[in-house]
Amino acid sequence: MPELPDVEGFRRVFAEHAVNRKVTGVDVRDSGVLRGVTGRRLRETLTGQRFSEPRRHGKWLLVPVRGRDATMVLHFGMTGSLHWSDEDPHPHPHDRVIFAFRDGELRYRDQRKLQGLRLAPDDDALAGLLSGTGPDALTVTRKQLRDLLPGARQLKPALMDQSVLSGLGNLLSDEILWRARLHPRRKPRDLDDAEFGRLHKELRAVLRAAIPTGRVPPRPSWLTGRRDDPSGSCPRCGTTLSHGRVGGRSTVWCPHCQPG
DNA sequence: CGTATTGTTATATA
DNA sequence: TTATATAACAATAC
Repeated sequence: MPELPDVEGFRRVFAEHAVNRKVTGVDVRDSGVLRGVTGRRLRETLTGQRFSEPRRHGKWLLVPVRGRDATMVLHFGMTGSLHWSDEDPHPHPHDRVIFAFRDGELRYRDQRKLQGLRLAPDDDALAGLLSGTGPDALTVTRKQLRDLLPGARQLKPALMDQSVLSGLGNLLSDEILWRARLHPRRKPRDLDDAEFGRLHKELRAVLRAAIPTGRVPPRPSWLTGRRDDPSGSCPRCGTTLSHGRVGGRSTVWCPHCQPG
């Protein structure tokens, strides 16, 4: 699930509850989510310290450790999430790492463990971790977008390529292309100015609309609200939606609004 | 048993 | 060399 709006939601959870408060303990319940860091080192780096304001780049959540050079780096894969609890003493079975504070705890939850939690010891290491990622999708300009998209490739896989643009996943990409009326297999180099304008405009509009809810909202007026129905129809024109695979991912589009 | 899954990466194939 | 496809990762759900 986690795409840019979801991670933005997790950033808010972190900022609201866990920033500037002393970490009283780190409970690694499943070390399978630790990437390049041991539970011991994570505990030693964090315990007794405080987190600074978290930042987000694409689907990465970056949380500096105050008073140290280190930054904790979280990625949520397909099934990760972040939860604050100040009442429920029972962790969820998929809570893999729990950060304890005096008045509650922050739980890194992830069913599938496809990604996980890293610790960049300094800013150089942090830059290295993010060196392969393109600009954040939320702030990319229209000109940047046009310059970045590799011309020969299919539009949807190009949008989802994190080294091109950081933050878009499968659902967001389909939603954006549907609203921009562009077929997912179009070649970026074939788009005219008006089409590029629509792509950029709808990219921003979908992100801005999705961020307050912290997810791609499955509203009936959105493509995302209809994609799970095999016989679902286009919210705009009523045509039966097409289902297929593009770039190896399940893809939904309207054959009328998004002609090939 | 089989199928599928919102992310990423390595490897294979054309 | 380039673009695309596939498998793998892990843990489910149908």
